[in-house]
Amino acid sequence: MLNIVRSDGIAYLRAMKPLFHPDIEDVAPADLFAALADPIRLGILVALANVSEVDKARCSDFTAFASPSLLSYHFGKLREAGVTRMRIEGTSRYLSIRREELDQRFPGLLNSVIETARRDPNLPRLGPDWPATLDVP
Amino acid sequence: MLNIVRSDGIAYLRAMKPLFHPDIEDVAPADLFAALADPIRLGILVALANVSEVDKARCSDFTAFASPSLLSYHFGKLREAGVTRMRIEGTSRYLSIRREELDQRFPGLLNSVIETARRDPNLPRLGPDWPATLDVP
DNA sequence: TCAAAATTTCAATGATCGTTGAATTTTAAG
DNA sequence: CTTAAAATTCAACGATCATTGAAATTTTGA
Repeated sequence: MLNIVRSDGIAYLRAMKPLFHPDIEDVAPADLFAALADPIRLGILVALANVSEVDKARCSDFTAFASPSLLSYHFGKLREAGVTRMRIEGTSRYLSIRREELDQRFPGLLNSVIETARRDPNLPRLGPDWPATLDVP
Repeated sequence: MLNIVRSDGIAYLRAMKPLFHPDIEDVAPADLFAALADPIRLGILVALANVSEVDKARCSDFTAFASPSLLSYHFGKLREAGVTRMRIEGTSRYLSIRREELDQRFPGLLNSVIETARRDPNLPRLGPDWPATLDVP
């Protein structure tokens, strides 16, 4: 619990709630497809599919796709539908696809979805220089 | 063109417009997933997947899923998204999945979608006696 | 302690969605 | 011609969606 004093003088307690990730067994197919029914979210999915889980896909890597607040909205949709996992590290958040879990629950589906999205020329994309190979001397 | 006289006395001309089916190349992945993002539509898809195209899946076979007008709405969604084809025969309409076209455009996707939906225990279903073997003496 | 960076939250808006029930259309059959 | 059967269309409704922009939150670092 944190003791918060807002700029307007109001003080209150707030719990640091961890990010919600649904149990993969609770993910219904219709809800999964709803999460995939948006070009921005498909663009994010394709980008994430192109990096390994140890590579770091940071939220701010997608600033070219939409405004920060809209991105946050779409990240939430993907996460709450069980598609992605998000972990916090300092002020940044990193994304990855919940591959093993999704493959176990919906065999073959994720791969064909990604292949389908990858071929869509109208989705937003990150440059071929992404992810950047950073300061690893 | 038909000369129509409505019950309220208004007369007008109307063209019999054929059912709209999008060119499969115009179907965007995000729109396809939107069409799949509903339990009733997934239930319809699974049922259609269980019958060959020569078998006749009639619209009214799905009355257990929803009211006629709601069914009509969902049939329209599937058709306009390029998932199903509808043909008129007398007062009835028959449905089938656009299998070859979808498989050619989105290889592997349809099968994994159907497999995924088939395993969902919460989708509406038709009895195991469907399609009925009818008056074929 | 202060300020900047990364991200979320909130309120508002217009669009679309799923649903209902009544009215309409279309075809076939008596 | 009248009626019945099959299905669609239409208007209405509350719910959710995608989007915007301003405000708030959380962490790091000066």
